Amino acid sequence: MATLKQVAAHADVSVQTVSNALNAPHRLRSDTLVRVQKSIELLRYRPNRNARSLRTSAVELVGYCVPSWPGNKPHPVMDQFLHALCSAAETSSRHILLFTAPPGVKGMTVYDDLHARRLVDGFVLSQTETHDPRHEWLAARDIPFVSFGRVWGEESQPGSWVDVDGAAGCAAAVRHLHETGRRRIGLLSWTKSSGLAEDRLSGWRAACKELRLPTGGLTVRCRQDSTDEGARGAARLLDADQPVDAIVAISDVLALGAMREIERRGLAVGVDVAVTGFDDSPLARVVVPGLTSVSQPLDEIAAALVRQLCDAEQAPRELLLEPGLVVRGSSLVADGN
Amino acid sequence: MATLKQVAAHADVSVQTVSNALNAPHRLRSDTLVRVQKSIELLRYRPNRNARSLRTSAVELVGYCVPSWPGNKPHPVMDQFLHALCSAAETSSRHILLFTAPPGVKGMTVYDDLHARRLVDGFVLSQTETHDPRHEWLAARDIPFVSFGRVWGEESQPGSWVDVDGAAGCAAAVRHLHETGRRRIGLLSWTKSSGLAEDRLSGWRAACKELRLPTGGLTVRCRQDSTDEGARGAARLLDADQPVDAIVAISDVLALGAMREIERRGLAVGVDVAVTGFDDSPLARVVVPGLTSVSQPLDEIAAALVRQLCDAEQAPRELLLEPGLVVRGSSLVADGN
DNA sequence: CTGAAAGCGCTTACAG
DNA sequence: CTGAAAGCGCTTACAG
Repeated sequence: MATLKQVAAHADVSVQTVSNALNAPHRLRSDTLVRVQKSIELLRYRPNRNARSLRTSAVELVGYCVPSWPGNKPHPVMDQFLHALCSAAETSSRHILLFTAPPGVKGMTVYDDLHARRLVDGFVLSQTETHDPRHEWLAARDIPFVSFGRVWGEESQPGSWVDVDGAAGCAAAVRHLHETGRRRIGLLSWTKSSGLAEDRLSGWRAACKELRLPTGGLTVRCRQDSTDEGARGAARLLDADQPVDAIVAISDVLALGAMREIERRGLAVGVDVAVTGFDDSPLARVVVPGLTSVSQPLDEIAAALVRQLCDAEQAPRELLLEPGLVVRGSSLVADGN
Repeated sequence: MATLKQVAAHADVSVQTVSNALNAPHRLRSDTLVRVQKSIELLRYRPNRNARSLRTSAVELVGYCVPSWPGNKPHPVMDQFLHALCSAAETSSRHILLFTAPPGVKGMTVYDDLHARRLVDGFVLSQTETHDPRHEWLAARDIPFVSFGRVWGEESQPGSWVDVDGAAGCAAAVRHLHETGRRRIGLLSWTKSSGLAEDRLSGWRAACKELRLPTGGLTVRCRQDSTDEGARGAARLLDADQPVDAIVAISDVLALGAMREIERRGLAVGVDVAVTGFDDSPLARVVVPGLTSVSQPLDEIAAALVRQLCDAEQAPRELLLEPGLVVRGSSLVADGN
């Protein structure tokens, strides 16, 4: 493996001129530059990143804790986000370093260690939870980080974040359902009061009010994010005195449960009762009929996060992105119009 | 951030004694060791990994190319594998560095660059394809790597590999179906002759022969790995003069298509016709009835790969692991027995 | 525009 | 058992 010294000897210049040829080419006379570049090419020289990092104390590596859901449940859009994050990092000549850590404050020693030993320059946080303690912990220690998702605290959140406007997403779902003829739209949410759930619920409520649709008694809170719970919740909405003709679920998994319950009753999803989900996970594409779902702009999110982390001055400290709505068979036009 | 020098000064020893306290504690007199450890603790010292790597020329980072399927299709078990790989690496005090690369030989400059610049010590390859060119390319350049999956060449494969016995997996599925009363078991495979597909098919055929079950005309080759193709393939198996009473699919996606087609015909999956898949992806758990599926021991695979890469001498160069079979509602006992 | 010097923070033989 | 020296391969001021 060629070193700077060898290239310098070959091109008959000093090592530092070779270094300049790489990092500040404008400083060289053009003929020198060409000569050095030829030597670099010939010797297939590639700068040793460790030496560089030791000198500059920047490793150009971003730590990312690989999500692990309780009960081994997969993150709905993990691979898509990871791919987006990886690509975004590479456009800033960074790479992603993966690690595992226990949830909550307990895991912070891992973050600290990774940073202190200079394995990473900073972190991208995801799976942000309501009152997530990681943000404050990192900010207090001046460890660089950015967050996908908000902590939903009362005060302003430490550090930069990017998030998707969940309220807008659910509002879009409601508007779409209204346009396709639905008039009684239930909401399937989670029980534990999470900022995420409340955000999405608020969008549903606001859109219903705006369209003069009913909201009273149309909210069901599921105990967990499972198809069984989704089915149970849907059953309650369908058993009401005035049954719903559409269900907005705040996750794809709840939506799938709702679809199952609708079918179990001999009703047709998308015809008798429409359903929408959230996340546009792989599941949404694979079921029949396909599940209409709010989709997060993951590429945009990843790019914004990397920008916040790497060009902190240039990027907005807080960024709320509009989600899209992917319409599939689960929300056809009502009454065959 | 404390350095070795500062710790040395604090403990009143030389830097190299501190280094030894960390890397070869047995060389120190116990009272010196204790004193040094106290200083380390007090100054919250953590060795700078870049300096260490520069000196030892080992970065303890393993490169892994994040899978990207054509058409943005998610890898069925990507998050599970990645989590397993990350954990396995950490038990050997390594970490995973993620990167993207074009498929085939075209992407090899990325691998080469990553290795030459010493961002990684070596690679874990997955998504191994039939006649995958990467293995030979890396071996020819003495770049360390291990492979999840075989290249299915005629000659012995360059480098170490770990794989799952697909034939055994499909054979297990056949045996399970036979035990639950199925007697005419079709196979849903892929069209393009891939080693993977042929391997799984061979297991199905062998088990059928062993159990004196028919195999003639019971193989359908789908053009791609999609539910639509799976449904079409299943239709052919169900339309035959002697229809099948069970379908072994070599992927979960094909199996899902088969389930859909069976239901479309008013038949009950798991009762009238049983179905099994391959991979035990998240999809298998979420559909109704649940999909019986061959499951790969991802933790074991990941651990074996890391062992091969990091303790090449200790680990077997080639390792074929037995998959499991997760039985769910799609393969209930036939005829309500 | 180019080069000699110092130094980033470690580890590795080697003396003592 | 402990320490003085050299060096891993770069970059960063600073002279010339």
